[in-house]
Amino acid sequence: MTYALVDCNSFYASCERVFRPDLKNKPIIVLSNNDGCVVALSKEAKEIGIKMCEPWFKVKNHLQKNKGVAFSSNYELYADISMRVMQTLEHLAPKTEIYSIDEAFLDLTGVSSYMDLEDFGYSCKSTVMKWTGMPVRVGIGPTKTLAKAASYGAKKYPKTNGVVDLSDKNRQKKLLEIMPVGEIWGVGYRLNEKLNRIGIRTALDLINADTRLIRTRFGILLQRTVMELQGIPCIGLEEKPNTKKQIVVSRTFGRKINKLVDISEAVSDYSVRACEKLRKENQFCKMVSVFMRTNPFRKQDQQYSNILSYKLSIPTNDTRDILYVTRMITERLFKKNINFIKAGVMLSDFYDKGVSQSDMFIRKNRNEKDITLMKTIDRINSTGIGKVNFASQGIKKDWSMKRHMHSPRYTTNWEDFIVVS
DNA sequence: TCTGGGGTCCTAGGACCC
DNA sequence: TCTGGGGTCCTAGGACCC
Repeated sequence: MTYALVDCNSFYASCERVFRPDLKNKPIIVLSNNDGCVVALSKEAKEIGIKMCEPWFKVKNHLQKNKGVAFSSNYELYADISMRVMQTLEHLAPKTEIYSIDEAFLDLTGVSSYMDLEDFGYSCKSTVMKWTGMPVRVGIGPTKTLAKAASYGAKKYPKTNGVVDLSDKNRQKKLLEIMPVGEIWGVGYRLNEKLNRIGIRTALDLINADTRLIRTRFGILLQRTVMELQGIPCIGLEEKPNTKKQIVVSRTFGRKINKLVDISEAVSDYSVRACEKLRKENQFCKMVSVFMRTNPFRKQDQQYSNILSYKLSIPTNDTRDILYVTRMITERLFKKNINFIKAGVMLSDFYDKGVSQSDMFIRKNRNEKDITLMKTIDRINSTGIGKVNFASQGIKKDWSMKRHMHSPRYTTNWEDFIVVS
């Protein structure tokens, strides 16, 4: 097998740069919802010492002093550019797996018989740049985990020019020898600490460790990772995205709130979004959960965090059914004199098709007309001609998040298109 | 004063059954 | 009253990913 991992460089920051050539070579950061903390940084921003996940208020001055620019996250723009990048990759390789918003695996098995793999990497890189304006790097290897490792090498060592091919055993060894074990795909913060404690510091140390010890002490997942690093493929390409098993919509509020009306509005708003996602998946759900919590950073506040679920007796994806349940749960979860900062709605236990049968909390049976109604609402809301809302979502929404530095939706909104004159 | 959001999988333990 | 093995299902918690 041969896999390639194509990874966009500082994806969100690069998206902001696609339509702003004036920002070339400037430090750019992108902030999380509510302009809370840094979720993406350009190379230049890293160079002036800004770190991932740092709160905005701590880096603001430093960034401005260095003539950097900050953006609120603009998910519409990122999703659209991601789609363009993925479509380009689908042109270049017969089989691709969209792994995340900024990464894709390509199946390159057989390619090496007529083309040098490194050359493939470079041509892939330049085509994506030409067609979409997005800088990418390419890692190639006999397993997905090794392709990931190759991509790490391409990022870490500029002289590779953004392309690393790890088909060769000796090259694998050379990289894994100097690659910290925590950088391996599948080894996170906790595992890294545990492995370090027993003397495993590099990827090569991990490969050479006792297999039985890995299996018994760390489980089957790490064992699989070890085999992948040894060049034995254990994880295949998944071309079709598998159907979701749960849908979560949650947000931190723009300010702390303590009134039931406000939190109920927010939860209703999230419920509506969750149902849209559910219908897009063509699924029906039985399990509905709501959670809410206080701000753990406010030590002076009384803390509270709770989740409550309700199981419907029949699957539904009708927004009105879900709203009925989430509103009921919200009332039960809510507590007076508590400052809430975040709430969320979770849908799970999915079924392909709903059946028409009554539930204790749903007074009306759903039929074809109801399905058409939901479809119509979804269509109206997706065309941009206007929005149909449910009353419980509220109108003012002054609890909603802050996004003060939002860039235009260059590619998805008529009013934000760039005009060339 | 300010600290993200959305997912998946595995494992251990409890309840329950024969 | 105490004792045994084997199995399933569910849930909570922990780990990982981006």
